Amino acid sequence: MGRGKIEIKRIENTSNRQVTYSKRRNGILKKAKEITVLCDAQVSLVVFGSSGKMHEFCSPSTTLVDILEKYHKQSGKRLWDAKHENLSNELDRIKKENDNLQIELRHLKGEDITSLQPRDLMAIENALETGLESVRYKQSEIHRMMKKNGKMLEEDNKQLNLILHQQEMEKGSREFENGYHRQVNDYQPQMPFTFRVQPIQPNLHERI
Amino acid sequence: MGRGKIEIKRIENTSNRQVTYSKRRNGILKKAKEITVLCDAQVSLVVFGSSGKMHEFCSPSTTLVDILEKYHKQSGKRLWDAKHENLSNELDRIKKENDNLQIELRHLKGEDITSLQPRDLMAIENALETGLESVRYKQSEIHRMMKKNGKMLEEDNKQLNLILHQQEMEKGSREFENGYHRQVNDYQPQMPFTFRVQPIQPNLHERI
DNA sequence: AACTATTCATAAGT
DNA sequence: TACTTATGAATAGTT
Repeated sequence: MGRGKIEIKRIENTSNRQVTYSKRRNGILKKAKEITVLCDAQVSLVVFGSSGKMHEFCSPSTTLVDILEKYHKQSGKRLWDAKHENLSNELDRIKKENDNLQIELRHLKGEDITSLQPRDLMAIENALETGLESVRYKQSEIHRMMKKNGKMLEEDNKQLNLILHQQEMEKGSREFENGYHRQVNDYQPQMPFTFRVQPIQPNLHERI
Repeated sequence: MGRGKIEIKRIENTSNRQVTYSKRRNGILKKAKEITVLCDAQVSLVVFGSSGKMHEFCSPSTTLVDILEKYHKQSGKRLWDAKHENLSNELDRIKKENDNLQIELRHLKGEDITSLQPRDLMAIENALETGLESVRYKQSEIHRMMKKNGKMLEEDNKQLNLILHQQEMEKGSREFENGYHRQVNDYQPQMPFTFRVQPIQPNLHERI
C-alpha cells in the first residue's frame, strides 16, 4: 500500500523509518480502537519506537492491569513475580487464620454453638472457667492493691499534715530562732495529686 | 475497505462480529509484526475476543515483562505494583485485625491481663459469664435431648420385647387356642434401658 | 473458507 | 513536518 510495494525488513534510512513508524503506529492504534468498538474486544497495545517514546492503547472500561490479569490467568505465565504470589498466599493463609480466630472467639462468647459436640462444649466451658477464674483473681488483686494504696494515702496525708504544721510553727518562731531547719526532702509521697486530701485547716494546729 | 463502508460501531450480528474480529485481529497482529521489523519498534499486543480467547504479540527479543517495565518507567503508572501495594495493604490490615483478635482471645482465656484496667476486666468478666451461661445451657439442652432419646429407645425396646413375647405365646398356643390376642399398645414401660430384663425365655409361658 | 469489489493505509513524492 | 496521491493491503459482504 503506497506508491510501491515494500519488503518487510528493517528500513535503513533513519528518517524514512521514523516517518513510517509514526504512520504505521497511528494505523495500528486506529485499528486497535476499531476492533474494540466493532467486535467487543479487549485490547492492550503498547508501542515503543526506536526513539524510546511510548504510545499505548487500552480498550475503554478496562485497564492494562485488568488485561494483564486475564493474560496471567490464560497463559499461566507469571507476569507478577514470586513476591506477588507469596503475598497472595500469605494473605490467604492469614485470612483463614482470621476466620478460625473469629469462630473461636464467637464460641467463647457463646455464639454459634448450636452445632457443636458435647466434647467441644466441654472444652469451651473449661476455657471459660479458667478465664473467669483468672480475671476474677486479677480483679481481687487490684481490689486489694487499691485498698492498700488507700491506706498508704492516709498515712501520706498524715505525714504531709505534720510537715505543714511544722512549717507553720517554724514561720511563727523564725524571728527569734534562726538556725533551725527541719529535714523535709527525704519524704517521698506515693499518691497522685488528685487523691490528696484538702489542705490542712488552720484550726487543726491547736491539736498538736 | 471492503464491499461497503462500515460505521465504526458494535456489529450486532454475532457471526458477522466474530468473522470481522478474526479478520481484523489477524490484520492487527500482522501490522504489529511489520512495524517491529520495519521500524525497530517494541510492541506488546494482547487481544481478548468476546469469546474470551486470547491472542498476543510481543516483539521478538523482548518479553511482555520487559515492555511492562518500560511502560512503568515511562508512564509512572504502576501496573502490577498497584496490585502489589493493594495486596500489601490488605495484608497489613488483616494482620492487625488478626492481632486484635488474638489479644481479645487471650484476654478471654485470662492471659495477658496484668495490664488491664478494672473497667476492661469487668467487660471481660461479663463476656465470660455470658458465654459460660450460653454454653452450659446448650450442654443441658443436649443432656435433656439425650435423656429423652434414651427413654424413647427404652420404650421401643420394651415394646419389642412384649411383641416378641406375644409371638412366642401365640406360637405356643396356636394349636388349641386361635382367637385370643393380648392387648399390647397400652403397656408403658418405666425402667431405663440398663435395667431391662433378658429376652423372654420360652419357659416363662407357663406363668400366664 | 475463498472470492472480490471496495475502502483504507501508506510509501514516496512534494 | 505536513500534505498529496498513486498504489497495494485489508477487509465487508457474498458465495
